Formats: sequence, structure tokens, C-alpha cells
Amino acid sequence: MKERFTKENYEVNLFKEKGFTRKQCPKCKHNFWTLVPDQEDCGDTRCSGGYKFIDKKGKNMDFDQTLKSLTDFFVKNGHTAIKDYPVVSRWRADMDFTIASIADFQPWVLEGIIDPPANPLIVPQMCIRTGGEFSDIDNIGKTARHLTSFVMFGQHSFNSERLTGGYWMDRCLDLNFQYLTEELGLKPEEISYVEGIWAGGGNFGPNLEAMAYGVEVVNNVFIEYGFDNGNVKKLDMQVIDVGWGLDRVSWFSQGTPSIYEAIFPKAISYLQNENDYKPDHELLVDYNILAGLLAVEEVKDLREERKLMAQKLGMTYGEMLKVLGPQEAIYAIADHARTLSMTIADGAIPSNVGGGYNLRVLLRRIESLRSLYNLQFSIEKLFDLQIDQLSVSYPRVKEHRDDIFKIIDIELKRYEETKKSGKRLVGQLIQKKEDFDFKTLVDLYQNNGINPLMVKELAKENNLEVEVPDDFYIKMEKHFAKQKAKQKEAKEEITVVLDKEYITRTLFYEDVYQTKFNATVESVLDGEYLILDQTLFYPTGGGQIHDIGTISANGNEYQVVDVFKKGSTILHKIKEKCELKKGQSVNGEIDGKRRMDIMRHHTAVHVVNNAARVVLGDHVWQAGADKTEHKARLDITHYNSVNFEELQKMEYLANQVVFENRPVSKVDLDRDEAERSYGFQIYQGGVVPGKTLHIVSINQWDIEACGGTHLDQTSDIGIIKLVGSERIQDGIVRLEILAGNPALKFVQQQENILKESSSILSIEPKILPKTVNRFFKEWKEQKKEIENLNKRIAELQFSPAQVKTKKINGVDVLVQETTGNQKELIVQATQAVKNFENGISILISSDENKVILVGARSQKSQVDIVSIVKELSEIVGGSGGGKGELAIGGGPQKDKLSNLLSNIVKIIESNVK
RNA sequence: GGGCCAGUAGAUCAGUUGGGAGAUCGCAUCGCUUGCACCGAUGAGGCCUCGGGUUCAAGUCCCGACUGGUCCA
Repeated sequence: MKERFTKENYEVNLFKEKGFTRKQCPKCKHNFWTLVPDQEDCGDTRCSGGYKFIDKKGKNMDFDQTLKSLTDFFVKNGHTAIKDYPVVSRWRADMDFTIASIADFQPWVLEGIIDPPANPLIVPQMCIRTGGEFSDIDNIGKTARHLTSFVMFGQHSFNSERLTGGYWMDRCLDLNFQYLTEELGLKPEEISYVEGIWAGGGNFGPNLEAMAYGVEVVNNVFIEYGFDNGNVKKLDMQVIDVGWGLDRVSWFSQGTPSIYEAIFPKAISYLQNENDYKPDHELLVDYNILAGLLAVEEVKDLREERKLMAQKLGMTYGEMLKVLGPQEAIYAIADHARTLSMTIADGAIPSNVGGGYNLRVLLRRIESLRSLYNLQFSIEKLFDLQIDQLSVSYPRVKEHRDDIFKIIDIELKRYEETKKSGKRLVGQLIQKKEDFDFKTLVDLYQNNGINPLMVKELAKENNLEVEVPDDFYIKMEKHFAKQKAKQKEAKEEITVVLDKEYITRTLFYEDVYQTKFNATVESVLDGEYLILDQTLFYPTGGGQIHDIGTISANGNEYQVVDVFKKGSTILHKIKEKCELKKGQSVNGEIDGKRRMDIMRHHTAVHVVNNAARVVLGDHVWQAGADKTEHKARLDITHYNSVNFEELQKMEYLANQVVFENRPVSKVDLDRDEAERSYGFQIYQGGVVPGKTLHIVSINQWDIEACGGTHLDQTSDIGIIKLVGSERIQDGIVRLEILAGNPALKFVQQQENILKESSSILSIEPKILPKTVNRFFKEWKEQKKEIENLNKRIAELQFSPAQVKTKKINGVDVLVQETTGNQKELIVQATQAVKNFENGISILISSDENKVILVGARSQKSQVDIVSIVKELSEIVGGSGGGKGELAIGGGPQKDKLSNLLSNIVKIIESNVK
């Protein structure tokens, strides 16, 4: 691929006009452009020997000033500034967090399905990267430059046949150069541009990285090509993707030792002051310059490289960790607090799955770093500082301050609990003198969340040395890799190939209560997929199930069994093949009653969604939903399970909204306008593609962008029943909702259960709980009493006077048919045998299904009672067993009982010697 | 999204190859001691999470559900 791009691909006007020369870097072999003809290396960090901007003040812009500077510059140069998207990327199923500014426009804008909100545009996109190829969480704080949350200030220009107004490489580089020199104050000769090839998501294109003072300031990416059946082809939409690392630019302009002091200085100095930690400035500068050279992307284990660093600093590795370890921890702690604030503000919740898990890890790292270096600070103060800092440019963060604190608090408590139970577990293992071998350590970590370091520490408190392998995590990963390798089943999808795109008019938005319509056949595919010019049939989408019904023509009636959408074409699947032809006019009728039930459920979901927000808090977001004619399901984000009381509160509120008969308005709004007026809150069910949005709003209650069909007023819902909640994972609760007829049916069924239960007891349903409680109590008491009585009866029945025995070979033998279950027989048999010095007792009983046998022997007796009982049991088709003094058995063949009784003496005789 | 672990007395947990439900703390009563995690004795307190299945017999084995914990992508 390298040969694909030649000099001509990179030689923009800027280079020609200003007289840049093209050279090749002897170190990395990349070509680069410079105004200094005798410059040798390309200027990249590794090639030029490290950061040169540290401790050197430039424009000295803090985070917010940098944002303003970039915004002003690009707006002045014809860009439209748009609002950034939430960091929780609800509109994309393939990722949890927004990881780049371009992600805002994937997939729909880049695929040409919808237009970008403006062109060209800029967007200060807060991004979250908590792992993967970009940065290992463990390295945050060690490299001077990595963050788990950062602003990618996107500068984007879109170019396609339809989209004009954008620009391409020439203007992009002009602007780039202009910003770097005029706004950032760099001298032209200080800048070099390195040629590269960017590739991602199956696309690629040339890129030019701007280098200055030994650092990549910004990368200009031109997404130009893609693949088509393995062949390279020019994309229909070519996009400029320049992601200005806002945090990095700010750092660059300030020259602070690391990026962390540049963008959240208050949090850093708070943590330092609180711990009286004052690192030597010179040392910190030297250290971070070296840290900048760490190639985290290439080496997984940094230890070796960091040992070299220590050497260069003139200290041992141990010394370096001691002196600078706390600083690294402070950097990381501040970074993590910032990311947690941002993500929780946008609706994320720490969890055991998905992106939420990364948040859990971040918070737990804050705590473990705290204890590792024995740092003193208050979580509240730390988060307050970060929230304030972020809120200057991202004011929504402080609006969620209470949510953030609440969620952090709960999560910390949970961690405390885990640690506590971990302590107990390790304590138990120590008591049991278990070996802390590799497997035990893995189990403790994977099942109980106790990492090996915690085990080591706890063991130490008990004067026990635990060996933790250096490569524990790597070893564990390998171990883990062996176990998995399960394949997912491929989902079967309906594959209908459209000959062209049809635009089906959607009548179901125009009057949702209409059930009949006329239409003209546009096309019939495979004889069973019908495309009409217009339809009332709602296609499956937005969590709402499709309509069913009939389509008739020429006296023939066809059943519509499935309706789905492909692009803007709606396809009706007919039950059997039909004879319909293009141009023919047809009459359609949907199942109106069913549609009504579906709409009741759908509108009810919107009502409940806000009821949940009111009852549980503003952190509640929709995390999925499903609506059919029978029931609806709403998944919401929440940090706890929902208890019955909360559920009833929601149900009450939701039904008030029904009773108040609030109007439900449905309008098509321009996407930008909708976002501007209502915010991203409208994307409860995920972002809906399209330039215009169908906005469904329940008067003063709930506003969502939603493609489904909705009632005109809330009273049409009839009644809403919340019939259950379930915590489907940490941070997500599923609510089961019934509306209209199904709700009524449910209530009636509940009543039936009450009636039936109380009629068994011949009481009023009202006193059912009281009565059941009484019965339960009595049942327990009586169970106890029966047990006691049984004991007493056994004592009496088998008192010395009552017992009739036989002597067989000098052993007292008692054989008796009696009554009772196995448990009772055990009591009786043991009681009976108390009469003997050397004797056995065998009791036989039976219930409706089987024969029960229990045998016991006195303590001093040597008789093998187990084999006697076993042998006897076999006669009735069963088996038996026991231990020592007690044997239990039986069998299902009751008709063999007499057989057993007639053989019993013989069998005992043969076993008693 | 994929795993893993756990659910037994108010709390923390034992419970062997399937065969009489236990310990410690807490609680109650009594004794000793006039007070603080003292000591002794006695006792109460269990749908062994729930529903199926296997078995003569299930806390224990199998399947499913529910609840909680935890790890990884």
C-alpha cells in the first residue's frame, strides 16, 4: 500500500508556495516536508530525541482558552461549530463510548444516508479511551501524555457528488499552517509535515502529521479510498478527518511537565498539597521528557524501558518508583476522576459488563493507587475540582454533580463490600492452611475480585509469605484463552434483493387510527414481497413490532405476515405467493385492534420512561425497549435494582399522566433544530437516522425522537401496569409494562389468584396475608410438635416393657411393622435399639408408593446392619445404605412386602454370626 | 457480549462417597459476677432461594428460574 501514494499525493499548495522541501527521515524512513533544507530527522518524538516543548512556555493557553482559540479560528474560516455528542455513544451498537470525533458521523453520514449538520464543521468531541490499542489503563500517568478522556476537536469536511461546500487537502493544510503559526505562535521553520497512510474501518487515505518541538501536534487525515471486492476504489464520500488533540495543544502551549498539569492543574495541586508532595521540578521535567519516549503502543511490559529511564535519571528503578511513583499515581487518579465525571454526566454507570466495567475499573484503580502510595485526599473534593474544571466548557457535567456523587458513592461502597468479603475469604483460606498456588490466586481474582497483591498483603498480616508470579496477568490471560473459543451462531436474515430503491409513503404517521387504505403495486419480489407506493403497515423498527393484516385485489385476499424496511422501501411479506402485478391497485387493511394494543404499549413506554426518571433520578436513560401487542419491555440505566415501592410510585405517576389525558404531539423536525431545542435527551431509543426526526412529545412530560406509531392522547392508553422489574446486569434494570387490554387481563388474573386462594381458606381476600401468616406459623409450630411427639411415642412404644424380641445367635433382634415416614422410623429404630446391649432393630413401614426400611444396631453390636437392610430392600426392588449404626433403605414394589416379611428372619440369621 | 463463583439459623460460614441439618457470634432464661467483647448452664431460632428431574432416599447429583458477587473483550 505504501507505493500507492507518491510525492504528488502529498504536495499541497502550501508546500509549493512556501517552498517546503521533501526529505526522508533516516530513522523512521518516512518522507517529510520542511522549510529547513538541512533538517535531518522528521521531527517525530523518537526520531528527534524527545519532547522539546516541555518547560518552554508558548502561547500558554489553558484548556478552555485552547478550545476558544480553535473554535474562533475555524469559525472565522468558514466552519460551523456544532455541539459535541455525548461520550456514551448510544447511536452506535458497536461501541460503548465515543472514541473519536468522526464517530459522531458514523455510520449514516459517511455512508451518505444522511447529510452532516453542516459542512465544513468543527466539533469539540470529548472522547473516552479506556483500553485497547490506544492506551492501557495501567500506563496512564506513566507516559506524561495518555488520558482516558480527552477532547478530539474535530475539523471535518465532507465531499461527495451531492455535498459541496467542503474542501480538500490544499485548503486543509493552508488552515493548518495558518493556525500553527498565527494562533499557536510557531515559526514556519519549526514545523515539519510527515507523510503517512491512515487506515481504519476498511478505508484509507493519505495523512500529514504536523510536527514541532519533537511532538506530533495534529494529524491531518484524508479518508479517500475503500475496497470493493478486494479492489481499491475511490469512496463516494471523501472526508477530511482532522482530530486536534485539544488537551495536547493546550499542553504544548504551556510546556508543563506533563499533559495532566496542563489541563487539570487544580486537581493535581490539590492532590500534591494534601500529601505534602513536592517533586523536584527539574527532575519531573527530565522524567517526563523521558516518559514521552516510552513507546506504549509497541511494548506491553514497560518495566524494562522504565528501568532504562531510571538509569538515565541517575537513580535505581526502586528509587525512581519511590520518588516519582506518587506523582504517577496522582496523575492517574486525577485523570480517572475526570473520566468518571464526564461519563457519568452523560449517563454511563459503573457495571460488570460493557463500557460500565471500564468505569468500575477506573474507580477501583483510584482506590488501589490511593492505598498503594498511602495518599490522603477526599473523593468529594477531587471530583468537585474535576467537575468544576470540566464544566467551564462542558456545563452539563456540573448539572449532574449530584448524580455523579451518588453513583460514585454507591460504587465505592460496593467495592468496600467486595474487599471486606475478600478479606474474610482469604482469612478462611489461611486458617485452613490452603496453598496460595496459581489456581487459587486466579480463582480469588476472577470469582471474588481479590487481586494477588491484596492476597499478598492480607497473608503478610498473618505472617504468611505468598508467592505471586511476575507475569500473573499474562499467565492468567493465556489460561483464559484456552478456555474460550466458542463460536456464535450466525443469525438468519431475510435476504431480499431490491432491484432499485422505492420510496414508500408512510401513511401510518398521518393518521394512526386509520386501518384501511388504497395503494398501487410498485413491485413484487419473488412473488411474496410486495412493495406499494404507500402503506399503513408499520414495518418492524425502533423496538416496535410490525403490523399484520390483509391486502386484497380482484376479490383475492392476501395475508400480510411480516413488514420490514430496507432503506426507504417498505416490504410486505405475503403468506402465500401472489399474482399481483405492478400498477395494480389494491386495498389494504391492518389488524386495527392489534395495532391499537401495540400503540398503547409504545406510548406507555414513553410515559413510564419519564416516570422512572422522576422516581429514580436524572441519570436514567433508556437502554433498550421492545413493544408488541401483548406487552412492553423497557430497559433503563440505574445503579440499583428497583424495589417494589419504587415500581408502584412509577406506576402511580404513569397512570396520572394517563388520567390527565395529555396530548401527544408528533411532528417532523429538522435534526439540528430538534437537538438544539431538546438536547440529546431525545435520543432515548438510540439515534434515529435521517435529516428530519419524528419527534413524539407527551405534553410537559417526555420528548423523544421515535419512529414508532403513537396515540394522540394519553388517555387512550387506558391503564398502565408495571408487572415486574429485573436487574439484567449491573446498571441496567428491565421494566415489564402492560397497557390497555393486557393490563386489564393481568389485573383480572391477579384477582382470580386472590379469590381462589382465599376461597380455599374460606376467607375474605382482604385478610389473606394475615391468615396465611397465621397458617404458616402454625404449620411451623405443628411440625415441631409432631417431631417432639414422634420422639415421645417412640420412647413409649419401644420402652423395655413393650419390646418383644427374638434372640438370634445371641443377638437381640426386634422386627416390627410400624407406621411413619423415613424420618420417623429413624427416630423409632434408634430409640428401640437403646434397649439392647447387643442387638438390632428393624422397622418396616410403607406409604402409598413404597416400602420404607430402617435398621439400627446398638453401639456395641458388631452386626452388619447395612447389608441386612440392603438385602431386604432388594426384595422390594430398591436398595439401601447407611453408616455404621444406622441403615436406611426401601423399595417401590409394595406387593413384595409379604415376601420380605417371610424371608426376614432367614436373612437376619445369615448375617448374624 | 462471553465466562466464572455463590445462595444453609438474625450475621458469618461448615456440611466428606447421596443416608440422622451443624459451628461461631448474636438473642432469650438461669447461675456466677454489681458495669466494660468475663465465665458456666439451658433454650429458642431452618419451606437448606424457588420449580422440575434422577433415586428406596437430595442441602448434596442433573436441568431450569430467581437473587447477589466477580472477571474478560
